[in-house]
Amino acid sequence: MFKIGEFSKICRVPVSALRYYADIGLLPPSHVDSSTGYRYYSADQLPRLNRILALRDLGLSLDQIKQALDDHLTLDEMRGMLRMRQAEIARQVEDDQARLNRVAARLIQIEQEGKLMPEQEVILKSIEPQTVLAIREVIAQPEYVGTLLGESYAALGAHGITPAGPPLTIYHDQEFKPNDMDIEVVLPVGSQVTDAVSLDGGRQLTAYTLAGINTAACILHKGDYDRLEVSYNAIARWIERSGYRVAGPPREIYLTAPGDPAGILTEIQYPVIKG
Amino acid sequence: MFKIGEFSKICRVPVSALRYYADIGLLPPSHVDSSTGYRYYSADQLPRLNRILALRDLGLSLDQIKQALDDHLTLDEMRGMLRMRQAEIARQVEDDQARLNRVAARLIQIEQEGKLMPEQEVILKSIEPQTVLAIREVIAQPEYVGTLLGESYAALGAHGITPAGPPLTIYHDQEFKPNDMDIEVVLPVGSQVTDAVSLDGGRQLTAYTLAGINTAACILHKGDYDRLEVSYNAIARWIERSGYRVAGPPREIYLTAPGDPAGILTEIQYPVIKG
DNA sequence: GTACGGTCTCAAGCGGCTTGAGAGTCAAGA
DNA sequence: TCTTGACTCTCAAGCCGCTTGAGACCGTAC
Repeated sequence: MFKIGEFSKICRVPVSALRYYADIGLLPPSHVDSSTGYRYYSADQLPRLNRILALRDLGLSLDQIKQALDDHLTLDEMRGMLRMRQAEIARQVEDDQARLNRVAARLIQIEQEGKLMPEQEVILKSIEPQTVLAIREVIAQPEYVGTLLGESYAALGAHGITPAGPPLTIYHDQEFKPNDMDIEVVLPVGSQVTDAVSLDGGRQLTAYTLAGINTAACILHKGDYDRLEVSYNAIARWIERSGYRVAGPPREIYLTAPGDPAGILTEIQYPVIKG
Repeated sequence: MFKIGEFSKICRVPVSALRYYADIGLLPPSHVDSSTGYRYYSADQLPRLNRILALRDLGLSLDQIKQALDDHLTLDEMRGMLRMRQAEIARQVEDDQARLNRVAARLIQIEQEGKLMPEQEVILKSIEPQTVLAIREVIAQPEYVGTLLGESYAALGAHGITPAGPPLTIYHDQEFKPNDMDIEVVLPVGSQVTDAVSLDGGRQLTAYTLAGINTAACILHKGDYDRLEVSYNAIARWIERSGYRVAGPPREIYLTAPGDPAGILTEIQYPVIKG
């Protein structure tokens, strides 16, 4: 039996962490002196601790680790868990590499400070009502919008319906939140379409008439989505200066087909009223 | 002027985050109604906010961002900051990739569960006192040990001193801590060496006689350092079973030259006494 | 006995928000 | 003018995986 300090040295884990693991029941000492409260650890606990450290190193939460160890999960479950983590880490590596690129881009941008992109013009339009197939969902990750759009298009094709215009999304949230965004994916179709179209998992595209917008402040965004803020800024500046104010959820219209080499065109539409 | 909810939608930042940024003075609203406490934001604040988001995305802390923006740092400083982050992120990508490999290794290990490495034997030895050149430091990162060892060897070479044995480290901490480890890097030399040897930065290798160890429990570790726990476990089990107890800081002796293809050999020595 | 160092418990702190309770404010419709 | 209902406010606590610190007790060597 080792006192906590010795055990700390042996297993290369800080005393504070060992106490914490004891507190949360992840690694209770093999013996606790009931009069002094001293924790005593046995070498037999090292295998468990090493498994804890290994799993922690892989990025699992202590809760997950506790469950994994206490439920004696099967090799298969363990494999599944690790493979999931593998995928997550791989994704993070990608993210980080993208971040690296953004840092590099930012560096270049700093070099040529001042040379801003020419700002697009904001124009006022009236948007007509239109017959659409649409699905509204609360999604966990913003990127899922793309998937949803793809699914919807596929379903349209499978039913032999041709879109009557470029797809759009409506952002229904009262405020922005990165998780659980309340969005609607909308595909304009001919007015003869009246039946819902099913997607996977019991979801479906409903057919209805999307209301028009009396006055919409619109801007055309040229280029990648990750520069979309620039156009949102421009439109916000315009709204503020013009004496209008926002009167409903904004829409994004995706004007170019995916993969179009000529560059991406997106229109942002904000319902506004004088006020 | 926009109310916080509108502004949130425009800039795609949660209301709660905007309030937080206001609280910490990172992005005070352009106007706060003194009777109601309502925050009002102007489109003119978007550039600042975007800069905040960009820097946050790069992984800077809000504190750093605040300083960066309020001190109007020069392009050069900005460049320096970004390049540092670039290096950090690159390092993290490497870490994550190493982690991926470890997950993979763990998966393989699970496949052949049960086939443990043969455990090395623990033996008792008496270690003689020896003349050494050594430096004791509190280091921030464990990896720095390697650097320190390299530096020390180079200094030895520059003074024409030949080592009298393999180098070792002594872990002086009473308990393990990942940062600020108190370690001593030790190079055995001939007894004629009595003068200190200077390193960079005013540090020096001091010459002295390293005390021997009456009884040391020793184990030979074959293989990578990241499997060192296995041997530490073995030695702990041995100590516990044998009725000895730890009587001083452990040493690691690096028996193979760096880059030796035959595999790494490391000896762990724990001073012990009956008790 | 008396240092001195190890251990204990309990509470707070870190970062970057999020969540919730409870109360006040605003704008549109009746 | 009043009532909704949506929006906003403040303040406190929670998240994770520990770390740090205060103040008190414990154990061993001289």
